[in-house]
This record gives sequence, structure tokens and C-alpha cells, in this order.
Amino acid sequence: MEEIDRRIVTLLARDGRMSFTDLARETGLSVSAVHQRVRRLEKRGVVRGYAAIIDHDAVGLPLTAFVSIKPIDPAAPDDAPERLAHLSAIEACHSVAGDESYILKVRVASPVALEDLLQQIRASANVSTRTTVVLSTPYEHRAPELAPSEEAGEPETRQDGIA
Amino acid sequence: MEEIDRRIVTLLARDGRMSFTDLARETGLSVSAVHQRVRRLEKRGVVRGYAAIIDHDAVGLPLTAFVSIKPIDPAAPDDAPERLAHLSAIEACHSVAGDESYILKVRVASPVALEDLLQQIRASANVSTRTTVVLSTPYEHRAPELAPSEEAGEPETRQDGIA
DNA sequence: CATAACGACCGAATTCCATTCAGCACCGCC
DNA sequence: GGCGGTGCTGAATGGAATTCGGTCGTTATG
Repeated sequence: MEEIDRRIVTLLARDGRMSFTDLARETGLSVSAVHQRVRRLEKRGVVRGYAAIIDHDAVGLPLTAFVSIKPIDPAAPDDAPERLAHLSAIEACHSVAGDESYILKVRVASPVALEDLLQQIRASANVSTRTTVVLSTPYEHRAPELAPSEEAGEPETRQDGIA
Repeated sequence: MEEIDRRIVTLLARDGRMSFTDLARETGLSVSAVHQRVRRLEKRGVVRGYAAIIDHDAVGLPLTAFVSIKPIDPAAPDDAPERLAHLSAIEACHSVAGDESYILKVRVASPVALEDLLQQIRASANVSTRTTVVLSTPYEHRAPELAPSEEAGEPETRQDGIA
């Protein structure tokens, strides 16, 4: 992926509704060329979709928390993500290195709802939980800055010293 | 906020590029009515924006981590979010309850880049860090299910009995 | 009760944008 | 040089976004 595609991705990450006309202006390409590139980025899965960013306070889910989970029976098969997928209060599930096995990001309406959710998590996945409540969120969903790289996942620095 | 608005928000959270025509069909309203509602939701800040969801592996940022930070000098003014805002590798910053004061979500290109970022974080905010590396992400960015409620942050159950 | 004011809706008109298509230029390859 | 592939442009078309005028129902007010 090269420069222009990276630029397109950055712009769309910042404004997912930017028109092809504007993207064309920003990239210096024609409308049909950017259109083609965006479609390709979508097809390749570089752009996985588009979403509205919503204010969770405003929609009745003012309480955010991170829930770290650890299997109670370490020998049992680890299928926690699937077991928890039906809980729509769980916004994200990350498998992590460290003492615990997953970190979940959850959004609920109230402390009581959180308590209830934790019970469901424990029951559904047979895990113990450790919860960190979010007090406020200074920022979130910031778009990354895509620095020069070539294909997928390149080192951004490369020390070579001599040529 | 009532039923139809909640429905609109849910739909847009799932597909930020859904057309007004489709939203109209889904909600049973006319195109101009949904248009009006969406504009109002945007103006009120319920919908804070739109973003493309990108595959970080594909854009050269395959390494995600959670960095918990704790001030080295507890007496110093706590302005870590502003001090860290310039680091574009930081996607989100949450103030949290518990032992540590903030949890950052970061995306970098490589372990070396993570090491470098951690140093910048410590230097910029005068904090100690504890890092949890993400191994994989079963899911992320799931749209919440907006259950009945009226204004912002209502109890999710209400018993009334008679009409 | 009349009526004014407001809010939400609809349908039509207009403008703008997404999408497609036919060409053209630039490779790399045989 | 001919050929196929890739990426671009500009024009054409269809569909969507946005605006506007008008209707209806509700509420406040005299």
C-alpha cells in the first residue's frame, strides 16, 4: 500500500462520510480514481466498515468499564470470546498477554447493570473477573497517523548505519 | 430521545454510511424526516461523527497494547491527557478508578516502536507505565444495543402497571 | 372555543454525488 | 513492436442528499 492509499485511509478514518469528491480534491486524483481505490481498500479489508461515533452518555450507557477475565479452570478449552459474544454490552474483546487472558470493554447503563453484566460474564465463560471502572474519557477513537511503510506491517524505523 | 432516534443511532453505529433512503425505509419515516432527525442528533452531539474502521494490521500498526499510567509525583497537577495528546500512537485515553490513573490504548508498528512510545509517555507525562500487550482481538467496535430509555441515562426497567 | 405558535411530518424540486463506462497512458514481458 | 495488465481521466447516468413549501396535531393563550 502506498502513499495515496494511506492518505485515503487516514482521511476516511477521520471522517467516514467524506465524499469521493472531497477525497479526490485532497488526494489530487480524479473522482473515479479515488472511488476505485476506496473500493479496493474495502475489498482487501483495509477499510473494514464505517461507523457513527456515538455519545454513550447521551444514549443511556454512561458507564464504561474494562473487565479483565481469567479462566477458573485453566484446563478447559478457551472459547471465552464466543461464549461472551451474545452480551451486547461488550463492545470489544482483546486477548492479552499477562496474568489475565482477555480484556473486555463494556458499556452499561448503571452500576447495577454492571453488576448484572459481571455475573453474566462469569456464568457464560466460567471465568473470574477484575473490573476497572472508567471515570471519564479525555479522548477516544483517534485516527492513527499512518507513517511511511510499504506493504502491511513494516518497521517504521530501520537502523542501518552504513549502506 | 425516543424510539425512532434510538433506532437511527443503532443503525448508524452499525453502518455509518447507510443512506437516508435506507434509514427511511428501516424507520418507516420519509427521507426528509429521517434527515431532519439525523441532523438533530448530530447537532445535539448524540452522533459525534463518522469514522472508517480500519484494519490496523494492514496499515502497518499490528501491535496494540493497553498502557496503564501512574503519576510519579502524586502531588503534581494531573494533566496527563493533554501532555500525551500529541502522541498519535495513542488511540484512546481513559481516566480510571483503581491503582492507576489512566489507561491508554496504543497502536504501534513493532515492539521497538512500543518501547520508544513508552519512553515518550513516561517523559511527557512524568508517569510510570504498566503495559499489557494485545495478542489478538476477537472483536471490537461492536455497536451497542440501545434498550428502551428516554432521555440520557435512564433506568432500563420501569414498572407502571396501568396505562 | 378560537387561534397562534410550535414541532414533526410529507412530497416535490433541485443540486450534488456515486457509480459506471469508454478511452488513454504507462509499464513489464515476450 | 505487439500484448496484457494496471491505473488514470472525463463524460454520462442514475440515485441520493438537501432544501422548501405545506399539512397536521399538539399545546399554550386569550
